[in-house]
Amino acid sequence: MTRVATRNGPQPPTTIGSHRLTADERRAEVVEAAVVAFGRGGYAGTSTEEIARLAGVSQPYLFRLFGTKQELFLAAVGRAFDRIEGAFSEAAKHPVLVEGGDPVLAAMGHAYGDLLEDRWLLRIQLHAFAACEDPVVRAFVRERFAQLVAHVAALASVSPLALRTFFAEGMLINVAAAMELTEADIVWQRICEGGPA
Amino acid sequence: MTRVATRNGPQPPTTIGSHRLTADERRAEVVEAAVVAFGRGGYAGTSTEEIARLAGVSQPYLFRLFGTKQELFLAAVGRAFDRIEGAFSEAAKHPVLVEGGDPVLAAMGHAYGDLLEDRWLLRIQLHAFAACEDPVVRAFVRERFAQLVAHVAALASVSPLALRTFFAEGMLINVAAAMELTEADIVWQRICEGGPA
DNA sequence: CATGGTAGTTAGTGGTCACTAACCTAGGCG
DNA sequence: CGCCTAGGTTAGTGACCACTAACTACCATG
Repeated sequence: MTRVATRNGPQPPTTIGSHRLTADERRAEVVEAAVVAFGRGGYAGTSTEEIARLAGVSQPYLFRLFGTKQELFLAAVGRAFDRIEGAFSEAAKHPVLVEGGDPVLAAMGHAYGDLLEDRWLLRIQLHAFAACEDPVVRAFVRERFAQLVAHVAALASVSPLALRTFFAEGMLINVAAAMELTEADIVWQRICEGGPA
Repeated sequence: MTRVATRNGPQPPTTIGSHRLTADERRAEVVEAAVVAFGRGGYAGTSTEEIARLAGVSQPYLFRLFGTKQELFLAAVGRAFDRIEGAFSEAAKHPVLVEGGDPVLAAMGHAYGDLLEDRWLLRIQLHAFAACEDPVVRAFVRERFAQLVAHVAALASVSPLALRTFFAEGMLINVAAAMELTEADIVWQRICEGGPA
């Protein structure tokens, strides 16, 4: 296909409805879209094209903003961890009394359940763990996970065992959400007892 | 590239070292390879070419044996669940006494830890959960997971809460293994207490 | 020895994907 | 105004990938 004079044809006016943003603002928007897209399909199962469409940006621009797909993935995963930490911080301000348990931890447990509202936030976490075969991803995820644990440990002063149980419950919630099990299913009523919640 | 007479060139003798197997035997071998490959890269992150190479078979033959990549994935995931159930059944025959816990459940907990020896067996589980966005995969995984829960519940007669805690621990072990955290890390000594690794 | 079914192969194909090259354009400022 | 920086675009590329078509090789049986 031989071109005549100009290499690229005439171009329509850029950005019809949305104005120009600073690179940082745009990056933030793209990361938000990436959380959703990666949360759905995981790292390998999501195309940069898909993310770009969701963010309302051209696909090559992603590479200008993030360099590689992997960088974008890490940014999205990091964003998810940020939001979880934020939710925990908020929850720690409003402890809930519960028999035989730490009030702050209980509040954070509730907060984690609320995060399920955003289907993709917790799911990208699962995909982050799954993508840990890659050493770069693994290093990043380990770092952020340790940070999250430290954050919870700092807010709620509980025993290591309680801390571990807390995170174990969290992981169960993650996979249950991925399987789209209801809370009723998780208590195993349906499966092993058939009784009410 | 124009060919002269025959469409395909002369072919070397098939199967130099390994003899012909029945389709079922070959399927079993391929599934074993698929567990490893999918355990590493997940569904989208693993090519059928990779699995075929690992299994020592040509790539198109996979499609003769399994029809689609998805069928092969489900077979691999199913195989992993089978092995876990098998390990639990075996463990239930040798309960271990433990203070404040069910002996059978404790034995199964140990058995699960032993399954970590095979790096990919537990990891493909994580990838199976992650791939649950696909309805077909989700239905399959839900089915097999429910079956596993029922299996454990049948072997160890414990409360629903204990059952739930058991599986929560299992999920934590899964993601910890993915992150390549050591058992010492999991107990959070290093992270929240400053103890040695 | 023919013949037919089953195990297995090579060659190819249409489509997708991460990433690059090259270009355009709005706005701040001297 | 002229120009430069920074935000954004279209067009393209080489590699890969799931899956198909068509063929070959072995073996049991009559």
